[in-house]
Amino acid sequence: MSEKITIYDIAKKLNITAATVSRALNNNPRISDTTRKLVMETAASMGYTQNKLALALKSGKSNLVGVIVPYIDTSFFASIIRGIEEALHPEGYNVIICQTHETEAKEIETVNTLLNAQVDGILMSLSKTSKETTHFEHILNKKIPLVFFDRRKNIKGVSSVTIDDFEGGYVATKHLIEQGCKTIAHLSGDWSLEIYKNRSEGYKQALLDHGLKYDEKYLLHVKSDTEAGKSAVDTLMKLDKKPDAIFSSSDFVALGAIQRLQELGIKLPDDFCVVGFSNEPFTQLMELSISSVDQAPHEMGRMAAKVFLDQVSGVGKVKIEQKVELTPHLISRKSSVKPVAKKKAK
Amino acid sequence: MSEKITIYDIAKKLNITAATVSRALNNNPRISDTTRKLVMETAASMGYTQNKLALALKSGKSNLVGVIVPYIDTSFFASIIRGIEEALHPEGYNVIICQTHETEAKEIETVNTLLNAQVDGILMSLSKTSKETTHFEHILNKKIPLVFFDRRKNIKGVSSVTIDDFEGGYVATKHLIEQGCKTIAHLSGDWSLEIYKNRSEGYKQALLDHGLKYDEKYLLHVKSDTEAGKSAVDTLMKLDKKPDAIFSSSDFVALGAIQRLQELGIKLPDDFCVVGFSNEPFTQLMELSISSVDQAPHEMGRMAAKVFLDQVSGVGKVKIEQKVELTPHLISRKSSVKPVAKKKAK
DNA sequence: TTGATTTATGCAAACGATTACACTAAATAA
DNA sequence: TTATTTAGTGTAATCGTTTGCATAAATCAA
Repeated sequence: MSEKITIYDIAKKLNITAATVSRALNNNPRISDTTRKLVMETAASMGYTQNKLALALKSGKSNLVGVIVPYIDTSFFASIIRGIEEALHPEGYNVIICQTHETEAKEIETVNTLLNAQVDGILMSLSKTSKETTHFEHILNKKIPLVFFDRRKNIKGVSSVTIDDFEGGYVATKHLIEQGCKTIAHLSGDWSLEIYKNRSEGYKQALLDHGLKYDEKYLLHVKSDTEAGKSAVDTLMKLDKKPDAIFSSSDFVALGAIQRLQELGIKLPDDFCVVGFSNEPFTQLMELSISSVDQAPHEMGRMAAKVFLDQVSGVGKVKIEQKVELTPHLISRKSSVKPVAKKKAK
Repeated sequence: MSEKITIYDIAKKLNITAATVSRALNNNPRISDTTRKLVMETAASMGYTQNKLALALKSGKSNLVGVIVPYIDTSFFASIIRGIEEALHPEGYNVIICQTHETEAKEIETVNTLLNAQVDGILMSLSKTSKETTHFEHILNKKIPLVFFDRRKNIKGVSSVTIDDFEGGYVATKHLIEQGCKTIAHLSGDWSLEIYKNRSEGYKQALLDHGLKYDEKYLLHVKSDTEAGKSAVDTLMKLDKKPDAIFSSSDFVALGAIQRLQELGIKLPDDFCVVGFSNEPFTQLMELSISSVDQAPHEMGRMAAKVFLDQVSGVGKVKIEQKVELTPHLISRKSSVKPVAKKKAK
């Protein structure tokens, strides 16, 4: 019945031109009230919908924004995407989602696909293996705003929204110190990603600021899963002086560590404290709820969207290079709050 | 430097027409090898990228697919979206994500936005409050494939991919019976969503098939969060004959129930068994891991994408109305496997 | 040499909307 | 009455590609 009604169909029915229809629909003042009303009504009755593609082609603005993440179904990135979508939708943008599967090849391919699709901007989080930068130059050459979130690369003219990972590592470690822990181990990730390196530096600084020694024996680089957490505990427990706390850059690693510690009969939080990172949904659901550093992903997504919007609405097209850094918050839970220290907590 | 190179720019540089350039790039046989090579090379060197928008306008095919979910950041829907993206991306489609926030108003608005964007198809899961159907007719009027996943409405000509919720409820309940449970309560959701109703019917049938009584006293309709699970347990424990098992249509409710049961000093799984639904990530991470019915969301997403692809590539445009029903699988874990019955499990 | 066929390319319309410019008729000013 | 403004609408170009048709040059057959 309706199937693809255009302004020409409306024009033909009313014996006027498409131009008039267009102007009537767009509230152009040079149209008589009677014609406007007539057009509006027949448009509605015929089931007309504007073809945004034609508009996009004409105006050079597609109202599409590309979002690139490693995987969409990890809680952290899913929350970010939700934040982005919720900030962009009211402004009339649609969000195209792409996954890199943590590979550079897919990242490059995906960027090109989005450029072909004429997106008005690209918001992305780097994949772990990303080394190349020419695909970013492609984006910049086309004068399309590029915004990094969480995992960024330092490129001139590119904005980014991250959390202060140094601060996150610092407060987590400081919290453990305040609980009375003396030998705090740290489970980090691959330092080729800035985020892990920064968290580690926050850890180190917190130790030094509070008169504790920084010893690389207690720093392990591990993968981000529970198995890695378990074997990390095994490694740590072979040391001459065993640690009495762990700050992990990943909640999954923290969970694995806790499970192994409990298997070994170690009492948490009395004899050992653990703090994770990311505030994954499961951390608060465990019987022994896990302390973690919240990254406010929803807020990060909204912020990334806002930075993009600032960029495109920039009066006089001043390309502002914004580097936004959100403040992470420690959520202390059972895994790290000792009974005796409870009054000091929070 | 490069900024929006079109085939005209290439044509001008080579003193040929845009038509020739277009044909050369598309491997049209009526172009000499020398010209083709020349065009290819200059296109590459000038950094040309095809404008899919222009192509979409001309061809009437945008290669965009809209995906509508209540929230993108729930594990279930995020996994489905991942599946959809992974199946559609290789076929040259981009995926636009929209959220309804479980409201009908946003659902309608979103459908219209996607129709404006000229998507080639819409894959969606209904929002809980959805009653209207005119927006679905809009979609069908434009001859655009519509595929429901998980939460569907029975509309003629519309395909759907769901799991067999009846079967899911049946196997979960049957499993509890096999564990020796005699009085099995059931925590369901709002029956205006087919999925909850079907799970409940599977529950009922399993009871009857195994000679147990179906008693509505043991059926509670609750919201999908841990609090609801806790108060449901409180309600159940006031009954004359207390239940010795719960089949919950939601993992969160199951978790809340377990927490309250443990607070009451009831031993799981020895004295009480619980099975949830959805196989949320946290269920396997708990100390007392929770049995749950897996819905294979990733597979569901891939399947929904496949049904869409079948629809558009349908030879002779036979509009096949596919109703795909995936089989759910019970994952039995600690919360429902009694020591004595362990040999029977699996 | 001439006509028929093939090969490579150009021309122009089309997709649907917007918009600068032109035009007509009516209203107003002189 | 005549000139000038104004309101309302039409004409046509534009965005970047694709593609049916026309055309020119080159090849081939006789």
